[in-house]
Amino acid sequence: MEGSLFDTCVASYLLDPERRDHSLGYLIEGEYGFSLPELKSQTKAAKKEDAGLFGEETVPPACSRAEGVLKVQESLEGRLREDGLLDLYNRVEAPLIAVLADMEEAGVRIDVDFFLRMSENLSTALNKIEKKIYDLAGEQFNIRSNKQLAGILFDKLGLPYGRKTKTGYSTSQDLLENLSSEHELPRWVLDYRELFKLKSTYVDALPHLVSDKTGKIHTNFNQTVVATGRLSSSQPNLQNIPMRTELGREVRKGFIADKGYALLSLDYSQVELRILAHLTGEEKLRDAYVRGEDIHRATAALIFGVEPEAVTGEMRNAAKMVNYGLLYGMSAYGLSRRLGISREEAMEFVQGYSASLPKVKKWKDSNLDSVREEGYTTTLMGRRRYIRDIRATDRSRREFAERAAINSPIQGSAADMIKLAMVNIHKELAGMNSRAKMTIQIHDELLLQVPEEEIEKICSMAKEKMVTALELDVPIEVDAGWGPTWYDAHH
DNA sequence: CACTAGTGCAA
DNA sequence: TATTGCACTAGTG
Repeated sequence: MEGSLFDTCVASYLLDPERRDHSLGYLIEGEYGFSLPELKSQTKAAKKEDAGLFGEETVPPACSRAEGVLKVQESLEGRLREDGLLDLYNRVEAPLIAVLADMEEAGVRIDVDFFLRMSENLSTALNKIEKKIYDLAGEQFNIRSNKQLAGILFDKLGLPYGRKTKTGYSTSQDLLENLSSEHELPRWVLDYRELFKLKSTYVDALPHLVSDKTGKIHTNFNQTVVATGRLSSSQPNLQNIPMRTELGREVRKGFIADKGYALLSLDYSQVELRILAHLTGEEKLRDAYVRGEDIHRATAALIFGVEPEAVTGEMRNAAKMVNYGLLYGMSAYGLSRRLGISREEAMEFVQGYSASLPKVKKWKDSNLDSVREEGYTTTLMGRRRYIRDIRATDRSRREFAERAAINSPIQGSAADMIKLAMVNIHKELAGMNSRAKMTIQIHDELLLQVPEEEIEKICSMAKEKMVTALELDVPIEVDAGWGPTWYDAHH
């Protein structure tokens, strides 16, 4: 049932890029008269009832959808061919539909008791922090309300306020960090927020999403949402499970393998930077990767004009920011903010970078020219993203469009690569008659549940498929790890 | 209940 | 004034 719907959605997504952000909603709206919010609430309700995409009452017959697909097939195929998207559709997007369906159906097991224990621990800790905050504030208030919090911090305690938002003073993390040198309270609020976030979004929410039928969590992998070609995940979003802080990372201990199985994680190493090296044809970047060098160290050596051995931690960090900033089309001003340096210094870094890696700047310029000319960006497999605002007269709109135009071919090519790898791995697993299953994709990582005795075999097979999905001028590397939980699968 | 704003999690 | 998402809570009408 979902297959035919998704078939049409994928086609409409490839063919109608102006509407791709809403292609599912557009389709449903057009064909069945649902508004977007209605669609959202219906899919949510249906998910809760475990009754399919829509509630029973509102399900349009599967055959009418199939008929609809058939009616538009010919004209859509013609347009795919015209735009050179047939290969992408036939080799990647169409076969991926079944792969995603299998992943959603396979689901992932969570340790409900683990989350219940963690929830209690968080409650205890939150209560203590709450008391401390009320004590410091001299009154009780809702710590989660930015309005009330701003009242305490800026009106009552008289702390220096930063930027204002549409509705009042900002209480953002960034700002509270700076304020923590002035007063004890901001630090406690930050701690409170971290714990509350973990508890409400992950620890308490996930156990409620376990299916009665399978005892597992079944996310939705949305194929027609992200403008660059990535997947998104919803209900729940399994692509934003905490990783950075130690406490947050604990959540991953709650994602477990079935008995007799292990979770195998495979992730592309710096795939977007490698794609940048490939797209730009910059030999210095390519050679660094060919030689297996530390790319940030190598970049630092070039920017600062020193030997790689002489690069300090600080220099490497600055180079890392420049490298990643590049992927997002960051300005010298943005870089200066991130590194806490002056704009002049940041400008020097950028100039140093352009001087030693001239082809990166050349690529950016020619890419922007082509977007202005054609109106869209292109990935390695020809996937398009239309960028209307590239000619906007409003400067901030235009600059936003320019950043998207720089980022899209890179992010989108990485999406092409992992999607193709997923299709190939899925095919191979079927051929091997393996019990291993792909369960989650997180943009540059694949999580598989694998029978313990097959781990090494599956690991090397999947790694090979990921590394060879697209042939680039730059070597592609994949890191792998496995264990009884998602936490353990990362080394 | 529908909706927006602010915030924060991931790659 | 760094890209792409999803979701939680508060607050408005």
